Amino acid sequence: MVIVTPEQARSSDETARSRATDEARPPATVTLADVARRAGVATSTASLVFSGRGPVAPATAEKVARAASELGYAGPDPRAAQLRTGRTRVVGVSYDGTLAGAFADPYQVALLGGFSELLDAEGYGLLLLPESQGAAGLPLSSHSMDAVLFAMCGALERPDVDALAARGLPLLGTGAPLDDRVVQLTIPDRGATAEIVEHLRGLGHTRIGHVTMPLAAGARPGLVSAAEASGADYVDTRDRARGFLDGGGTPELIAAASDLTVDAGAAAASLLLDADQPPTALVCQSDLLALGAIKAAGERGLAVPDDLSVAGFDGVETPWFSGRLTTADQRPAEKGRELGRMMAALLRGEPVASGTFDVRLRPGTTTGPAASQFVAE
Amino acid sequence: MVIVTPEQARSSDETARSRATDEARPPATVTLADVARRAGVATSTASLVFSGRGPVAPATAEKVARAASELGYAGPDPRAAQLRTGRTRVVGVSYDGTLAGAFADPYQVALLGGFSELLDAEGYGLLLLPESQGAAGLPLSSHSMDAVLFAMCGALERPDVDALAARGLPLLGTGAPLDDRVVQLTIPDRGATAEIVEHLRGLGHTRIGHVTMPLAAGARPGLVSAAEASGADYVDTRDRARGFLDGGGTPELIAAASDLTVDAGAAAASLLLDADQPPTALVCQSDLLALGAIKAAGERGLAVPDDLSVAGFDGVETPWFSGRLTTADQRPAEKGRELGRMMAALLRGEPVASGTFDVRLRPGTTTGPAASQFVAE
DNA sequence: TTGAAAGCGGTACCAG
DNA sequence: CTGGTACCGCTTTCAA
Repeated sequence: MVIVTPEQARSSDETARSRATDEARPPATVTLADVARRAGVATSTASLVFSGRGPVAPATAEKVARAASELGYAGPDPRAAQLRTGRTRVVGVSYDGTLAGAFADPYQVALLGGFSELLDAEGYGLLLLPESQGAAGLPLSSHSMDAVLFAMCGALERPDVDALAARGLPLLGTGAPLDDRVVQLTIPDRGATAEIVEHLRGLGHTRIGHVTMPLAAGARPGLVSAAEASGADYVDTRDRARGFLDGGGTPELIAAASDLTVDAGAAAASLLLDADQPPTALVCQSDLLALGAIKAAGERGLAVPDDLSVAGFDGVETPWFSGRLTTADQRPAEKGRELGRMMAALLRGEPVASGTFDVRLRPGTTTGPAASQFVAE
Repeated sequence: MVIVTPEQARSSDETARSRATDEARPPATVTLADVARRAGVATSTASLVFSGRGPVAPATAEKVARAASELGYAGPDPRAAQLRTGRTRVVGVSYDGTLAGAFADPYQVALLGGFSELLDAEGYGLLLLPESQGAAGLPLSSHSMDAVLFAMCGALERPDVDALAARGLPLLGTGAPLDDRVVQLTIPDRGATAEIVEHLRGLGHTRIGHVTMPLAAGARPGLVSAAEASGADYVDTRDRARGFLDGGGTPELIAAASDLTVDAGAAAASLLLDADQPPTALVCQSDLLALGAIKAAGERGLAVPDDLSVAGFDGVETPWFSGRLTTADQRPAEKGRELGRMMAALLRGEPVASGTFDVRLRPGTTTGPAASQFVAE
């Protein structure tokens, strides 16, 4: 078992260095100036060598490179470069809640994957900023970054927006926080949900229940009224609930999940399935919640879609699920890429318009004709 | 549809500012010096007000706060603070491959969740650094951070380690890259896998197959020899393969998956199940791969565990799966937290020893007696 | 093609 | 408790 302390790491490093150099006391930390001195050139010239920007004679470049490797120079210190240039090559990604919570949802993972794909290509790193960061006392704006994406659809307001905007950082969101300074890529949550309900009504369903995402940070899960659901803090929860009502869902059959997981979906769906007059169809605000509903149905001996139709929202990959979930497909990876494109433009200083992203109703094998109408035998 | 450009955002901001200030030409970007000047105090004093470090008279603090809000000051610029203090409050998390690939595995997600939990509490943000970063031309070390976690178990070497170490950054890994300067938290991959095989042999299995994780970046998936598997580039793949052989697995029945997904597991398992003399048990190097194997078995009409026993590795939550997977549980969230604790100590400059993390064989409902021995009827 | 010098915006000494 | 002042390490004009 090896013990390594930063001190040891540094000192062993210095040993290696002093073997290569002939100076008596090499500086604790090698700077570009040290390299330039050793190479016999000006700091500015050495800088050009590393950035590859200006014209430098091959021989000079060679001298600098040799000096650098002799001194064990790690390259220009990014902190100094950032201060000087103002650019950090970092994009912040802000979440409501914890990372574990956010990434439990394949939708978020796919979205971030698509986003990252594009920003990687431009050499940006993603700085994850869970809500707890704020709780730790540090405002978001105390991290250095070139822009921020508000990723986990969520709260309408965020106190950090002021400070971030004051810094002149481009801000991008997917519906929240609601603020003029945040460029948005939204989806028609309301219309798409209404469309799902209509699809089910077209199949003959009349008692249609709704499983919502959490209504607000720390909100109590369980049965909720139509008014509570359509007044949710979280924009997407709210809009989908409104769409559910628009489409003709049953207002008495709404249950909120505690979080975006299969188990939470099963728990919320259970409340509806165990009602006196249970629904014959369930519209869930996310695919994971829908899979939970299907699980809950299974536990009650209900066949999907014969006894119960279930629809989701998002269009995530669920390779373990043998059916094809009826869902409102928002192609999360592609949406992430689109956000990446918008962000890249913003980073280049180009004007970017808020816009909407398409969602497509994708009928699968989990919705079918209402059972009570046609007795299958 | 609202158009917002960074320029507009800034100018509207300045409008707001000039409404509050009486100076004719406020500086384009407000600095601490501006605030101090307006408050009639020294910059150093203003600095103390924001950092809350030194003793400042309440009246003075009040003056500074007012000046700041009048000028629309966003708080000390993190870039400057970083250069001066040398601390960035950012921990890099390096992955082999893409983020989408890494986060497709619930094991990685849970691990990162646990890690983040601890570092959040200390006010650190996580900077995700997919491998593609390197491809974009920027070395890892061109980002400013206080330490780096090598998260996705992977390649034995990484060119970036030299530069990162030269910067004196604490480095933490879960087995890779293999380097004295990286503190490691490893698990007994080899022993744990051997234990699983022995468990199966105890159940009467004699033809035991193995589904491995990818052998190397860009390695060809499919049937592989025992030599290839036990010489894999990726340390964990390699060690688990060795354990498989140690425990008495069948050397001819090894297939490598193309990535860490259910579908890849199903594909690799299919190759083994379709062999002339198929295995009666499958030891998979990850839980996701195991679920894929179970899927492949189902497609062939094989019942688990009656016709085929399947074991996984990791111990992830799979709420959608109705059984309980037999697995080597490495409690990913807790492992992440332990890594967080080690990292926190490293960041405090404390010495941290490399160590091992426990893995427990957790028998579930997916392994049972070998079918050929006891004909159940 | 190279060198000199002026900051980027704070922080942390140290003197008063 | 407050002010003055050296830096942190690099990038970028501007001249030579």
